Amino acid sequence: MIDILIQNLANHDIVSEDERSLVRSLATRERSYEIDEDLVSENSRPSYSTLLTAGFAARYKLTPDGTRQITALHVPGDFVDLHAFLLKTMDHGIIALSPCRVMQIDHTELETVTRKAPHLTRLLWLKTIIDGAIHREWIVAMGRRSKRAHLAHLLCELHMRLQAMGLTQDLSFHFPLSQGEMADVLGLSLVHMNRTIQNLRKDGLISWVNHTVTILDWDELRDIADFDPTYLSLTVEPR
Amino acid sequence: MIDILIQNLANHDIVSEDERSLVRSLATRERSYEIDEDLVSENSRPSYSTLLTAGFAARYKLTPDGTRQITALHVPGDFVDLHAFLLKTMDHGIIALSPCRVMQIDHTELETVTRKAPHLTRLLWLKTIIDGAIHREWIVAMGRRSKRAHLAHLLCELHMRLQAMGLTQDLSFHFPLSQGEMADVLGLSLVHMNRTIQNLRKDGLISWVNHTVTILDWDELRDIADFDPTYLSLTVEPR
DNA sequence: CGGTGACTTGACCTCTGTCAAGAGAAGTGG
DNA sequence: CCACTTCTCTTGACAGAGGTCAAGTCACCG
Repeated sequence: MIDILIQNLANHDIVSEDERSLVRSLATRERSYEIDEDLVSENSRPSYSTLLTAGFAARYKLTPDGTRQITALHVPGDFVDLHAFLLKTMDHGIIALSPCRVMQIDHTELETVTRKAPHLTRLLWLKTIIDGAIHREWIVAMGRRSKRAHLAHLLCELHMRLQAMGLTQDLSFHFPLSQGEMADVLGLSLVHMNRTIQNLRKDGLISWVNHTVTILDWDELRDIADFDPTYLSLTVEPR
Repeated sequence: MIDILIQNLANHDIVSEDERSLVRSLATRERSYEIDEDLVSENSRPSYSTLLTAGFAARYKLTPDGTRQITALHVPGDFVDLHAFLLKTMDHGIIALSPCRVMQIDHTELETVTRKAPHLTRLLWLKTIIDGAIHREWIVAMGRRSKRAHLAHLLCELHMRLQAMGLTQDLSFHFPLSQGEMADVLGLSLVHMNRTIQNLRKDGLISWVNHTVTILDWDELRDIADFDPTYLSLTVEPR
């Protein structure tokens, strides 16, 4: 099951046999979470990090007036709070957007990796850096793109990330978020979220029914989104 | 001069004498940049990372319609493109917002650090993770805060980051950005940026003249911003 | 079969962008 | 030292994007 982490890392660089053995030798605990349950709570100081093996999760913050902003979406294979290994205190919560399976890995185990396996350490470091790159892309989308383009961009990104983990069927993928949850991702109201989705639908660019998204015209959607996948670093090269 | 990096890391954990020596032994090149010059260009593959020792710099992306979004602001002591060490290809540019002094450190030197000094490596890793935490806070501000609160939040953040590097005088700090550049940070138009600044001014919360920002009422500004500095990880603890 | 949650749609209003123009400060060259 | 340019800040008028409120539809479920 932890092979999903190896699969994920192998999208960015060659992972040696020794490194694979080391990953497989890490002590882990398996757990399941119900929908809407917190995998990690804000202000907590977890002693382990959580690898998502099945389901969708989100990092989020609540504002004093009760609104929510989702700052990151996570798909299977993602280390949802690897950053807590060094941050120590969680500055946000992580919630299950669908039923989730996870593996928890103690920080002491990760500390051992940093002492014994510099290259593997760099690959884990890289994953947190890619999280940052995705954050930057979201900032650009929120600040300078139309809502239509922002949504298009997000769907392109999700398709590529899920494809890298073998979770797409051609241009379709399972996507459990409600429109209200999507509104918390894009930072807009539920009503306008609905209208933005319909805007892409009416042009025949996407279909979105039954928690399944299908991109009907990839080239056009990519152009609307101004989507360039460089920031996902989905190339195998020495790191 | 590289002691500015040690000073920065020491804000988060104890840096041992051995680690200080190792940092001081790194081979570096010094350089200066004029205002508006790129420290690093988008799509380049730098073989070194850049430590900012004096001046202000910004990470930015351009959109096809010619607008710009600034995704991060950097102050002296920041490693502006440490992430390029593992990302390899820059997914954005970095520009000097004032005359800048930098030190360039080859990636091969950083690679040596990851092999020889696991704890120092974790501290560098932490700096990239804090960058990510700041990104998330900006996403929340863009998505769910009023522009007034967003600006208040940014000023609180800048004051704390500059204070940690000893670059504030009480509640004042030098800040070279024009209102047009600030608009590219907050993701709004120049005209509305101006009105938002005046909004905070008229309530006697800030003064902003001559490239100097003064926070006139910290408590009130913090409340408006809903500012909680946890995400900056400015606590000294084992990492 | 009523209840619940998610999705839709319309009406209206506010926030923010765009366009246009003027004021003030700073630097340049004759 | 003065005219001139340039850059930044400021203000007003108007338009458009997006929020809020309200109500209705539809599927699913106990």
